[in-house]
Amino acid sequence: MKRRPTIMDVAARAGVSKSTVSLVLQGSKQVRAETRDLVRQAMAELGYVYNRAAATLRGSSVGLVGLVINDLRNPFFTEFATTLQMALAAEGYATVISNSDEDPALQAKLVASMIEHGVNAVVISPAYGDGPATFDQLARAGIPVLQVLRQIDDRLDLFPFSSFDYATGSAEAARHLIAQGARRIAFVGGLEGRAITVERMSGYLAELDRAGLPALQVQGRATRAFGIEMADHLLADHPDCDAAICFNDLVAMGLMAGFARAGRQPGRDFRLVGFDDIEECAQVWPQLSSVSCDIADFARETAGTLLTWMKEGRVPPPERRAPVHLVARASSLGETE
Amino acid sequence: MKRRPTIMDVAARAGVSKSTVSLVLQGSKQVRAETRDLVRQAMAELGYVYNRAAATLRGSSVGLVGLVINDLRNPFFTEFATTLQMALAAEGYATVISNSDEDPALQAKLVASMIEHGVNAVVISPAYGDGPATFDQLARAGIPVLQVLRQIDDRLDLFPFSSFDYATGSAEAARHLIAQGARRIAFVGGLEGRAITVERMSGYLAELDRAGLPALQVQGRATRAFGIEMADHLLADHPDCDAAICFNDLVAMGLMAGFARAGRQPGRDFRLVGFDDIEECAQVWPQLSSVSCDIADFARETAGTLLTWMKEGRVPPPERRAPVHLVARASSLGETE
DNA sequence: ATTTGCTATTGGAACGATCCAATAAGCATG
DNA sequence: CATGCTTATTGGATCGTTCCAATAGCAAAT
Repeated sequence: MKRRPTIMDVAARAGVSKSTVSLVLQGSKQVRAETRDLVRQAMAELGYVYNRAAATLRGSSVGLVGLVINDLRNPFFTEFATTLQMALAAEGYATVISNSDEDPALQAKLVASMIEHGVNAVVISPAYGDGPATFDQLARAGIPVLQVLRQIDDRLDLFPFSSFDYATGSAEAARHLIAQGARRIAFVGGLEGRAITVERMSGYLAELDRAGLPALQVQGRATRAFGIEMADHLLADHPDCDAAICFNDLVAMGLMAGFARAGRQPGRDFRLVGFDDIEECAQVWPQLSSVSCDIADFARETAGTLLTWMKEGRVPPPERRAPVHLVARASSLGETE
Repeated sequence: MKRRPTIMDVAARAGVSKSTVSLVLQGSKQVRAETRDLVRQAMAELGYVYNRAAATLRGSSVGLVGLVINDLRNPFFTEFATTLQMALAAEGYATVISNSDEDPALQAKLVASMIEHGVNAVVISPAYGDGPATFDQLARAGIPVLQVLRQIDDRLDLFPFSSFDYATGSAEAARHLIAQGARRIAFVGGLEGRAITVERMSGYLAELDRAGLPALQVQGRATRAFGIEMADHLLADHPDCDAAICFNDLVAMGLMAGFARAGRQPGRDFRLVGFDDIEECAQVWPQLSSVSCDIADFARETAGTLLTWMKEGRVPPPERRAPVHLVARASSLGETE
């Protein structure tokens, strides 16, 4: 059980100096090809592994990006996280994925740990009710920070925000439902007072207003369980309700399950549109209509933005909105087959 | 834009030596309380952040655990990852979650990157068809490595394996279906020849054999999409098939959607049992019966095992099987309400 | 033959913590 | 008042890289 070999050991074995080994490590084309191969071979023979801690200490980049997600169990975020990780890996950056589980205190700890580890940048979809702890730390760290999918901190110059154009999406959904003949359309889910709820609802409210239809809002957590509960609530208290736009697909799936239990089938008896268009939408029956946010594409763009910021120092614009579009499927169309 | 303060700066400000600051950092109770507070205050005033790279270089632990998951999009694994991360965070370890996406080459890269970053241990649910690259690296690194949920490498002394007692679970499921009156029971999903497929199928095969019933296996990927396909296949080619055990819940959900599309309802016309018991099982309609693998509990146990290995050097037994149990719900019971 | 201009290589000084051995301070004891 | 003992504090060496300035080797130009 001996210690790991260092560049000194490699240098000794290859019969060169440690500086040369270092140059080989960073792929400098200043070293002669045969010297390079000699060094490479020595490394292989010794089973050399690069010590990033030492390199970092001396001042070079860690090659680490921190990703903090408020709810990694939500497939929408999982997709975002995994896609971002792959896009960054392709450029040689490792991504530390972590889940704050909607807990601001845990989130602050995670961020502190990331900063200690010297991450080069952070991408964060923040938990609510944060207080400034998390973002103040990030500001002090002086590294690129991208705020995605949720805007919690207002300092958009420090923490540029990017998300989807939800308002337009919900307007499109509302117009679609009206065109399908729905007259009493509910908006289900999304916690009250939160920016994203307001956004996702605003297009719906505007379109209903324009069509002279009454709005019906039921706010709450963005989970399947809430959707199931609300199905009972709508059936009991709003029997005339003939359509719904849900805050996200999970709520919509819950609503669908709740309706099915009562023998009502979306598409036939009721028109339903979700939000996010997760993969599952096309894999349930009836298939769920949804406002599609191409999250994989969004993740790749986020990676690109971050890379140019890190490498070229080009700060992205303070706010960006990716377009969304409605994918109409059986759950909101007249026919179920 | 000045550089981060170091312990030297803190020491100067507090009027002590850097050694004292270092002692305060590691919470040594050897320093006088007032000195400690003085140092703490200086840190706060300067906005000092601990430089882990420097500490690591000198030889102390990085406080990092690497987690490599073959398919992080699968909610079963997501739950495992997030729970493990929280359990380790409670003990002061940061967890690097990463997704190999079932790609052995990417997996080897991720592991290499983790080792470079000096992780103290690795937990891995390996991709298939690995070749030895990944595990050879891990063996050389000489750190604790736990192989979970999938056994790919045979060196169980180096990479202790822990998983669930799937065989018993599928036997229980098969007995349950037989007791419910099913006579033509299929096993759907799971890629051919893989250890986990063999295991999850073995209990089913044994019970059917014991009951003198014919087996019917349809192997394939463990996805919703495959489940949907197989619904059509079963309906067309095996109309007498009256029940199924699925390789996992995703396949079962797909099967359910496929059956629903054809107007057949699990519970009423068909008996269905999934595997894993993900949260969603209780949130679809009809609710899905499933062999419950308490993955959160498993994750916490894994964290515990790993911590004692890292801190006390106690190597866990080469193989461990966590118990599973059938949760019977509407999809496999006579009544759907 | 000397100078110039390259390219390829090298020693040494950082980087910011930890940890050991040494020292200083305080205090009771003989 | 010297001695030992404990407790609190400190300087210096060290970890494995990177990077700078210096140097060696060598061909072309003067």
